[in-house]
Amino acid sequence: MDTKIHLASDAPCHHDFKTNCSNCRLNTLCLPLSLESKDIDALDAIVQRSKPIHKNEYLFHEGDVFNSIYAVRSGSIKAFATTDDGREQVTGFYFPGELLGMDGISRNIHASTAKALETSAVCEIPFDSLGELSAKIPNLQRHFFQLMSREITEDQQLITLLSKNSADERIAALLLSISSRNARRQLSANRFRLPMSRVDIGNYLGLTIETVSRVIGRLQKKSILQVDNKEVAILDFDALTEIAHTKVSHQEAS
Amino acid sequence: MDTKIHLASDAPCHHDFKTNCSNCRLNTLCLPLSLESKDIDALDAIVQRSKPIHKNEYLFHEGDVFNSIYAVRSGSIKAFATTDDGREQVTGFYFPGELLGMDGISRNIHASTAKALETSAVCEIPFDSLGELSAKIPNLQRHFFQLMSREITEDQQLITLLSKNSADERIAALLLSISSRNARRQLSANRFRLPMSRVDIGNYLGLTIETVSRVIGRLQKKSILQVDNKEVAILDFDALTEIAHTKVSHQEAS
DNA sequence: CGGCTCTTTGAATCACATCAAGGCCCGTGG
DNA sequence: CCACGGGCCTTGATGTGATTCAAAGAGCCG
Repeated sequence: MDTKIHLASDAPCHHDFKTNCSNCRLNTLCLPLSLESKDIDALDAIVQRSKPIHKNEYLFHEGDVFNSIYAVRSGSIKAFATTDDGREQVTGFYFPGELLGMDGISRNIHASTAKALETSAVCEIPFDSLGELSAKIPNLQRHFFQLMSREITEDQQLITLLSKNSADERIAALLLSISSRNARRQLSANRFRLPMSRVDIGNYLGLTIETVSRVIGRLQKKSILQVDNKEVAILDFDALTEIAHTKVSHQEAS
Repeated sequence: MDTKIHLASDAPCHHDFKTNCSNCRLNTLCLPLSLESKDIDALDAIVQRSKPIHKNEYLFHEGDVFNSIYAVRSGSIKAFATTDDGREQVTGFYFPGELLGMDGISRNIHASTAKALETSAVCEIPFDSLGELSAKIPNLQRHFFQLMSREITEDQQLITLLSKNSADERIAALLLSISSRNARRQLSANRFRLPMSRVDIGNYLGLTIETVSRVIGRLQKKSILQVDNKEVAILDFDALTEIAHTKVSHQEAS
């Protein structure tokens, strides 16, 4: 989409303008990292960059045959499972540089549905090819194990949050998590736009939308936040951290 | 233990009676499975079988340097994280044939503590060696990816349980989970002993011990369960399944 | 403008937590 | 053998944070 200008050139060099793993500015967040350039090229060769998906479009559905995992390049994705009575349990929000779909590996069937919260670009990484490549590139294998393990520790942090923390603490922890993930991408840690609705927040944190709304209202009244619909400004970072006394340490891949 | 009779033989073949991966009766539950015998031997060579650990002893602590994952051979283990205010969040109970410790891979530091609920035997599997071996044996790599993925889906089921289900539903789901894991090991699905205390159950399900106790009492009054301290008999399996309407499908590795 | 969906706010209710007491089991020691 | 103490579990009375129900405001689009 943002490469259309170059089509004027008649040389067969439109390839130069394509995104690839080595020029991707997220490549230290996503899979590569500490790979030699020939290894990055090998990885690049298996990664498929499809056209952007629009808000409310699906990347995969629960029950679909599992073939690939996905890396978010831009935008944001929510993953959720549907309970038998039709309610959504959001299992994660995924931002650029983050990987999703690893819950499909165990049964070769996706265990959750992934839906775009806004127009987003993703890299599709066929899992079989990734496995083969991992066997040849020890660093890649290790890194992928680490990414799966990170998903596990993050799920366990969410378990603790749901099990032990009040509504205020849960909301504070989520805001801080989004903030720190923004910072990791060199974006503002204090001002950002929430891509998800209040319903999604509720379905992630195990709260109703009314409670979400009330907590946010409360935090505004205390001048900790300033919220205008989806736009959030964190006015008092320390106070927010204090409320979310739960440590939301954001581990980096080694 | 059940091989002692054979010691009468005077041939220098006491090795034959040592536990190893190929004669382990759990080997379809744990790592191997569909490996050729030379591959099982290679795996066997890196697995360390230490002496049994006793009730309340630790396998590893949160914060310890991560070196190995562990497979339970007998007994049972609980894994938990400690919140900053000192409370325990139990993240899982592990029975024979199940693997734990994978949350330590991402940062090379254990993210949880593992403690024996009763006298237990475990296999220690050094992770570096497992990685190297995985690179050589595609089936092993795939199987290990699947095991990690299973941990993710199970954590996500717990997230849903905590977020969406009542105390009664949570307890019913846990009992059914233990029941089906017993069945997988050819044990009774209807009568078993809970190795964990009410406190542990509460810390796993996000409930207080009083609530756990009340729910169990209620289920007894309805003649769905018969409970004598830690001994549980499921009298009405269908009713229990009905209460835990959450599907606790127990996926098997393909 | 009207008709959506999403969000906010208030009042009533409920499920679970908290507080408090008592029971049971088991080991230890007189 | 019984008495005592300490875990662990159960049961009841009371409190409370979050849900539920209800209604109205705010943003968005045809």
